[in-house]
Amino acid sequence: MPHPMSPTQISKLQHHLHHWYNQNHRPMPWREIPNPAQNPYPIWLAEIMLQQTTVAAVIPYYQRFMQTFPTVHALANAPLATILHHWQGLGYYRRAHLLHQCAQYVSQQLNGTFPTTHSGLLALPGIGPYTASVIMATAYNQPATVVDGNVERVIARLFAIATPLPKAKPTITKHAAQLSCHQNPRIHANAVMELGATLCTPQSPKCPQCPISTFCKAYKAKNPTNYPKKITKKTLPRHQATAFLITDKQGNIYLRQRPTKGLLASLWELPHTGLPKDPPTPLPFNLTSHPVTRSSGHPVIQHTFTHFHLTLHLQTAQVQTIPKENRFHPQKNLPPLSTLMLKALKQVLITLKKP
DNA sequence: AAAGCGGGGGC
DNA sequence: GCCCCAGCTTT
Repeated sequence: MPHPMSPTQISKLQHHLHHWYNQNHRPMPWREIPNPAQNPYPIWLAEIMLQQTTVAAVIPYYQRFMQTFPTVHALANAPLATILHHWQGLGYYRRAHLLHQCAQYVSQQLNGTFPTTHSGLLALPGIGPYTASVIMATAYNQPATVVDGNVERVIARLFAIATPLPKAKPTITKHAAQLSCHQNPRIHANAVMELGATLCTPQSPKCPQCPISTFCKAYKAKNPTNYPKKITKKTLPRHQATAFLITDKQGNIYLRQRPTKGLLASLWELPHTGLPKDPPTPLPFNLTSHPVTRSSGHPVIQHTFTHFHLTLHLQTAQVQTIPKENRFHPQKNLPPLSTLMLKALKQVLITLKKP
């Protein structure tokens, strides 16, 4: 495939882009750590958190993790439950499990030293092609082609790529590789992503401020938001379930732990009638759910997961004794919970207070 | 190759 | 409401 840009043009594009990045990039805590090549731990941690997650959502979690687990050894030696607790609300909880596994491997098998090659990084739990490349470029300042959602969009617009994703991924990767910069891999990788995140955005790209708009085919055609093209997705199915707030007279509540695989792996939850694909789990205390009725007065939580919408109806019940392993107090010792269950708990505790 | 996996923010 | 996000693992 002949590349539409000459080496001279590529060099100019890189210069404009890198200059823009140096003047305009947002400060990010993991970029300010000195000697990332000697200690890639902060960048690795941040990159795992940044998988399918925006910078703004990650920053507070990153700060708390670095405070609590300053080294890979501290993370490796922490109980999984502690890590899940700190991860609570960030989503994609499998990442927290893989983070722990990776930290234990690096701490125990590699004496705390992360691999310095792409293939070495790729072999670690939770690190795929993208994360291995971004660590090579931004921690070690080594040439690597980084293609995330931002880069896909920038490249698709720059070359007006008509093929829809994900089929266009190999072509996009090829173009991204030919634009990449062996003189300054760290700045280049960060700059393309920063451009996609701040100017070359999905909805309203700020082309007048863009340092490389003069090279951009989509800008020339005045239709940047036509790219990247994508296959249209199906509408999400809707499901309903009923959850129970079971209390005793001391104000304890009944929680149970989910399986270690699948949706919301190993997080705790109020007992409920079952989410899609959940293995059937009996309700404790021979509880039965009322027939689901509209506007019957009980609290209702709306929540959306990746693959379905959920309407969660809430009921309450009081029992004499909650088994020790299921007994928790909302103000004292809650285990790691999903955002859905935090919402439900919050809502139903408010309702109980009002007589 | 496709499916499974959260949550939040922009519009 | 719909779309997107510094993707990886499993099947």
